[in-house]
Amino acid sequence: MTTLKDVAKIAGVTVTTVSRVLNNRGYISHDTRSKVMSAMKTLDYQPNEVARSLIFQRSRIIGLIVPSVSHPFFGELANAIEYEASKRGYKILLANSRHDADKENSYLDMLKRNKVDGIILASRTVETKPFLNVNLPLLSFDRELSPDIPMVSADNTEGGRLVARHLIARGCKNLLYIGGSGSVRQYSNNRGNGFIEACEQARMPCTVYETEEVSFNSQQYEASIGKALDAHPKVDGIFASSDVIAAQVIRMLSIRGKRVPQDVKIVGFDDVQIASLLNPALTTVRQPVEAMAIQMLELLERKMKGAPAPAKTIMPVELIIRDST
Amino acid sequence: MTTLKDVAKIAGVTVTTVSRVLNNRGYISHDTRSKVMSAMKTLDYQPNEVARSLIFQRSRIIGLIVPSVSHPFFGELANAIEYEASKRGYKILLANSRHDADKENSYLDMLKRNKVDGIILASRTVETKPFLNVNLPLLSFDRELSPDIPMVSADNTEGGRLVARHLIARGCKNLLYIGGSGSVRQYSNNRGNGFIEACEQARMPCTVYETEEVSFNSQQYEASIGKALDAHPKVDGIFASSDVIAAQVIRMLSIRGKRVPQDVKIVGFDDVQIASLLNPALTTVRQPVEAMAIQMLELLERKMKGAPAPAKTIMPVELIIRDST
DNA sequence: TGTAGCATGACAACCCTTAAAGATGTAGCC
DNA sequence: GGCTACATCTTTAAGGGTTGTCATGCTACA
Repeated sequence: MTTLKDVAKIAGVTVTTVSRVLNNRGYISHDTRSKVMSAMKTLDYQPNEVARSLIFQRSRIIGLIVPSVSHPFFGELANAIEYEASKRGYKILLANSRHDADKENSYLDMLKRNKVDGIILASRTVETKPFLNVNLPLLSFDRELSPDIPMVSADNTEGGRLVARHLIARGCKNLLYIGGSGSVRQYSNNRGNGFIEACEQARMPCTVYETEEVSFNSQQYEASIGKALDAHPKVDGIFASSDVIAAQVIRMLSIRGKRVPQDVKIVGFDDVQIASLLNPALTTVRQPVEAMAIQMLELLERKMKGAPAPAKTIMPVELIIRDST
Repeated sequence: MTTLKDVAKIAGVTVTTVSRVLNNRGYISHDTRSKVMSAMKTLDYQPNEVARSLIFQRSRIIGLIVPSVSHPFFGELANAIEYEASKRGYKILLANSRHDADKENSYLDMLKRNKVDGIILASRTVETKPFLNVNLPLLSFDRELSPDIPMVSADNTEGGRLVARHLIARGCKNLLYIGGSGSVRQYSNNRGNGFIEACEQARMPCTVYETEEVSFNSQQYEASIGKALDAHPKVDGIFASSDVIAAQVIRMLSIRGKRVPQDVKIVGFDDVQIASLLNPALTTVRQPVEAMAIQMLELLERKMKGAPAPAKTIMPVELIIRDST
């Protein structure tokens, strides 16, 4: 490994001088600068970021905890966050919590030990307690953890309302909401709340079916959806709380001989890539992934500077109408 | 931030002793050990991994370069790699190259500067040259870069053969292969080669349609697929080189009034989550993502130890038959 | 009494880089 | 000639932790 010392030896100066050339500090003669530059080039010198992290007490690394990047939504979110982070000069240390509170906690410790500059928590299992002694800039996605941890989320409530109004406008009379994980307290539950609220406002009957969506792609889950459909055969409009669930609903409907959108209309949530690939293409609520990523990094950076950040940032959603309604 | 010094002060010993307790070195009395332990607990001390990385010249961080974790296959692959890495005590620094050679090169530099212990390159743009002076343990997925860079890949050739035989066995007479990115030299091109080879062996006519799949989810790409379908209206069996492409093909067929699998049978590749969610559920070739992740980490770890590793590891694939054929 | 083994401390060097303070040299000015 | 001012580079300490050497004190055993 080439170090400053090697460069200094080749250039015939001390390491300090080389460091000053690198960081443009103090007086450096034109002659010395070019000598150092050429020495760095011949040795293909790369500064050791580990040593710099130790000195500056900051690593320019952000820890990202998600349930799993294999889930389409979190894959897209992680991608957007990494993209925005790299624009701002940060790197991403990735942690997939896999819905496991223990794993999540040990990841938090790991990130602490590795002196990340901040953490984005887009996971859903940890209780609030452990955060009380994580004295690191922290930002959460979709969950209110504590007043001093800024939360960024899409406007799930409004999304739910948009869906209800849209299905009603399309002539649906028997609505069903299929939710993903009712027990966990998180902001995305509001998509169901908004839906129900708008239904009530329109005096439209609406059934709620909440499931325990522990693993995202299980046979069990499809069976559970099937049960919900069989229990409510007259349903003609369905709001699934994610596009993945919507895909499963479409399949289950198809197996039961129901046509989408003629017999049953269906709306998803997230607008991940598969939404437009489904057959029929899925009407869904788009979460502004890129904008949320920008906002998250902006707020986390503020926190890292010690500046105040709003406790709650709700980003606008958009109804994307395709062929399933 | 609490350091060893603070712990030593509380425990009434020197930093040397604390370090010894931490690393189980030399003689430590039961008494001292428990004193140090409790001091660490009260201060919630976490060793500074940055400082340790500097000393040991290893960070236990692995750099992972993928085109994008938002692509279903690479999301699942990244998830499996991170899972296997964390089991072995490694962390993952994530880089999405976005099919951009410049970005990929700058990520490589970044990973070098940050002293990662090794790099897994699952991206597809860089030429071989830059690797010649990356003297870091390197492992590539799906691409042969140089003899001393181990490659891990699924058996794409065999996958292609399996698909051809399956479609023929299902009675297809007019086969079409829709490929993703013919121009880039990578191992996954073999899925097309295997397909064509098996078709020729069975004396079955087979059309090849290679496209430039630059961005994965574009309207353009769908239009391009549509053109291919219109140019070959008699096609009754299609092999799409990925599940995402297959999803688009299914949609394009549906728009043209063709039924799957009655009129046209279709097979994908990868077996990502969406394959089973599509309507109809997609017959596809499963890449053994978990097994490949394990293999990649195993080989990378060997490389990191300086041990030899096979240049080429081809993992078995499996045809998953669902409703699209 | 000598020596071996155990338990700890003190000190320094090291990993690589940075930065404040110090040393040296040169030019300009009164 | 003596002084300031500035340019240029070096010395030294620091960041947090590990490790080797040496010194010290204690107990146990032959």
